[in-house]
Amino acid sequence: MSYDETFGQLIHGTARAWRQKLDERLKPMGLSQAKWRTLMHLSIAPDALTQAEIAARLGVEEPTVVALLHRLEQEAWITRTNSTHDRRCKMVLLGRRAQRVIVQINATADKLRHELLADITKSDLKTCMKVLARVRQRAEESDSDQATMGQPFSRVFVRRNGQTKQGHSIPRKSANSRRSRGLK
Amino acid sequence: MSYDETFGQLIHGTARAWRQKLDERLKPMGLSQAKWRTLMHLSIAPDALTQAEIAARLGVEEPTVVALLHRLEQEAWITRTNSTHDRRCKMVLLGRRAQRVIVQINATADKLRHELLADITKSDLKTCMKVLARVRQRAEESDSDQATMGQPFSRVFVRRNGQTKQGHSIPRKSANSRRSRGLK
DNA sequence: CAGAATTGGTTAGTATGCTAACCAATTGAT
DNA sequence: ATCAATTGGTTAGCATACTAACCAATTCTG
Repeated sequence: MSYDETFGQLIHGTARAWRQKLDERLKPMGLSQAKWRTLMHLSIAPDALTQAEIAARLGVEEPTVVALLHRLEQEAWITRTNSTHDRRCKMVLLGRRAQRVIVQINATADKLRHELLADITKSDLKTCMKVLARVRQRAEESDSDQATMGQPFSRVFVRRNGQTKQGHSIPRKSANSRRSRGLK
Repeated sequence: MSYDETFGQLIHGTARAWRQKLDERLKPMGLSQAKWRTLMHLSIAPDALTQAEIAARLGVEEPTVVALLHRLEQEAWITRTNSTHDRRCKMVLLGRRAQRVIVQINATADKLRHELLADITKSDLKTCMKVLARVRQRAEESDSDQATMGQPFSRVFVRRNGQTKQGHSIPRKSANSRRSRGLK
């Protein structure tokens, strides 16, 4: 009851409540938060994405994306085709079904966000986001990196150098995604 | 990020990063965040708890607790005994193993919290927690409660009539009461 | 008190996340 | 050019969460 809730518990509880609420709203459309986020990233991207790129943008591991895309493909939200340029890659594209409803879907998420943040002041919101971003950054640092304070390693950001001889944007290798493989 | 990250994404990312970090630290002790939280609530409580109470304190559903306690019991962290007063209930107690290390475990979580919040000012932290609590509260409200301004109840599928088009005699009672259980 | 409703707990099935281990293709170093 | 390392993707297995459906015990109601 009135034991004081830690920041960690509070973050988790809030995140879960948010997700639950969004899932509830998206359910009639046959979607969930994870699926919606994936479709949203695909709709934002100028080109088709590879699965590794999707994983980086969603901030999850590749095996998670495999399962997620599998479900999305089964439900005809997306299509996966082998890249002709790099036979390891699969290019992921929004299916027609998704293209038709993507706007509605985003509107639903936007509406929820506005509702949940309705009576939060701009200033408080800004402070809160600043804190969250800082905490996240801290939490994503590898413990052993404490020594290497000199090199800030940028998060998932894509530095868009661009071109490959092939058509598609070069997979940027997500800083953290392979971190697990090599180190740790 | 190039596209601007929404509050929802930020909360989720932060919560996930936090959980991952804690799990990483607790792993050598054979624990995870979910397990640690359960043990912590048990250690705080003056008496043994029932599974329903645990679910309420953790903020998760009962089936989740069933599985969680099952794993905790298998690993000898807790014991479950039938209550003599109410034969439906099972009282959950910390095992000796847990009692011995509970302090260490909490210390680990505390240390992580302090690390992650190290350079956040008291004031910012307070604001952030206030916002999170507010958002959580909003997200946990039932949609229909305030959307439908007129009648304070009458959720979707209430009886409305007696007949069901699918010849099955539906055991309406359990389904409905169950549902209303979840929606507070 | 008898029947209805509620409550504690379980099981089954699904979604979403993880790590570890692996294959196949590409890149890089020598 | 070749062999090692890296990278994209997959599978297997687990953890943690959910809902739906159910049983058994208790409580509420008429």
